[in-house]
Amino acid sequence: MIRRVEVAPCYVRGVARSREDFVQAGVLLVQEQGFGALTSRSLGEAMGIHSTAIYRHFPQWDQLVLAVTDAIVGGLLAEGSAAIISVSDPRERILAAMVAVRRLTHAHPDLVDNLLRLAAAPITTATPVIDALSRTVIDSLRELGLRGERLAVGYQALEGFTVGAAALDFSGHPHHLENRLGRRRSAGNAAMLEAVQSTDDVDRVNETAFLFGAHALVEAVAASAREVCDPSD
Amino acid sequence: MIRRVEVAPCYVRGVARSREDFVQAGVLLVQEQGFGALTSRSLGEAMGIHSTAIYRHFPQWDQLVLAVTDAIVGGLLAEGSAAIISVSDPRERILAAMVAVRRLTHAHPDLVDNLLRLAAAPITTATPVIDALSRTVIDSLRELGLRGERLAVGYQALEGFTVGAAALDFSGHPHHLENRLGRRRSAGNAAMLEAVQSTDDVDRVNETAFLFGAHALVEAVAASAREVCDPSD
DNA sequence: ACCTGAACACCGTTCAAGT
DNA sequence: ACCTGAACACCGTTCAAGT
Repeated sequence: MIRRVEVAPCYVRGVARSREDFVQAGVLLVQEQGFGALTSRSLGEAMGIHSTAIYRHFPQWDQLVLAVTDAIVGGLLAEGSAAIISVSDPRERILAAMVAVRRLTHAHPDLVDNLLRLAAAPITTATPVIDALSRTVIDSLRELGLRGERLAVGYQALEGFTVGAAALDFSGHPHHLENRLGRRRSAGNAAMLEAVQSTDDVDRVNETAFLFGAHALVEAVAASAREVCDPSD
Repeated sequence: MIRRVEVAPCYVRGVARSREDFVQAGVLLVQEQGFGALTSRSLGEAMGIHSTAIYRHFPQWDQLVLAVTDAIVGGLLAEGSAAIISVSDPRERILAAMVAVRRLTHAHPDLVDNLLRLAAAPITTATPVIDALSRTVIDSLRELGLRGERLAVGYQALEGFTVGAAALDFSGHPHHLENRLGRRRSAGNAAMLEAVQSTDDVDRVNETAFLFGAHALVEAVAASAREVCDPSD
């Protein structure tokens, strides 16, 4: 019996695209026209191929969007990440990481929806940059003496505030500031309106509130490492 | 010259629908089949009318979705809101409001996206229940002695954490817990895995972290009312 | 293996036409 | 004034067919 050698058929017309090619083209498209323009048809056109060819590399469109999101996050954090790691004081290092995330949403407000999704995406979706950042924070918390349950709780509280508040601040872009100002006015809180009278005020208060909350939470988390367990528990 | 009296033409076939009718039908649809089923076609079918009739009452579909969201939020907060207001201690009252929001996202995880949108929606979209809740928190902060800038900053920090963390915790439902567990594992943080080994652990840590963060922020905000301005500023 | 092209089942939205 | 029904311009997705 003669063994037939199976030769894999080869596509000859042009070089085959990799996952990376699609992600790279997606990043370019988003940077030029925003996330709203990232559709299967427009990406195909931008790459000079048919839109349905994408499904050979990404079985679901959502996975491509998340990969593009992570790539953009990576690009924007790349410059700052070395600076974050080099901070010697663990508390300041954590704060630097938190501020970096907010700077991210400030630069790319339409990234907000995907950022929330990314935090709970299946592991099939690679997010190496975000994973590295969270590991930096976790290591810093260990440096502060946090272990086990308190480490997990402390990290979760910080992530919830950082990603959540950053997302909320820029949700509704580009009308988020004026709409929020309108809400503050219609709610009729005279006490609030003293400090918030323009969209610039809204923007400033948002940023101050983020820094205030970040400091408060880092201090509280650090303090939890020094707490002794209540024997009555 | 004879003045012709203009009589408004009257639609005779059946009673005209109001905005409320559409919202009410939308709430029912969401409660039975989830937010994913809330489309113009399905709502029209559920009401026994053509889908395009909706645009006579809501010029944009998004407005109907936000109105439905507020109605659902209202229904779920209705029971608890009286209890929140009746809390005598202002800090406990604020905490009760924060916990109420989290209970909301816990009961309706697919409401998360719209909740973020609602916070920055134009005032044309009515959100009376949410406005009332935020007013309760603001009044409580005033009771704690906060005024002007500090009031605005304190409120914003609390809202950012509450809505943001609640949204992040349930983003990706219904696979959010398993996916998050997978991420914790793949990130390879051995220190974290001591405390987080099952989806039940993830759920428990999320809730503990929310309560921890809420307490820490309320304390910090309350403390900011007693701080004296640094003369070196 | 990789890509094309037609086709499918949706979606929000518009608009002339009915009552 | 309110609703219908056809139509439009999209969207993600499938699948047989090409090379």
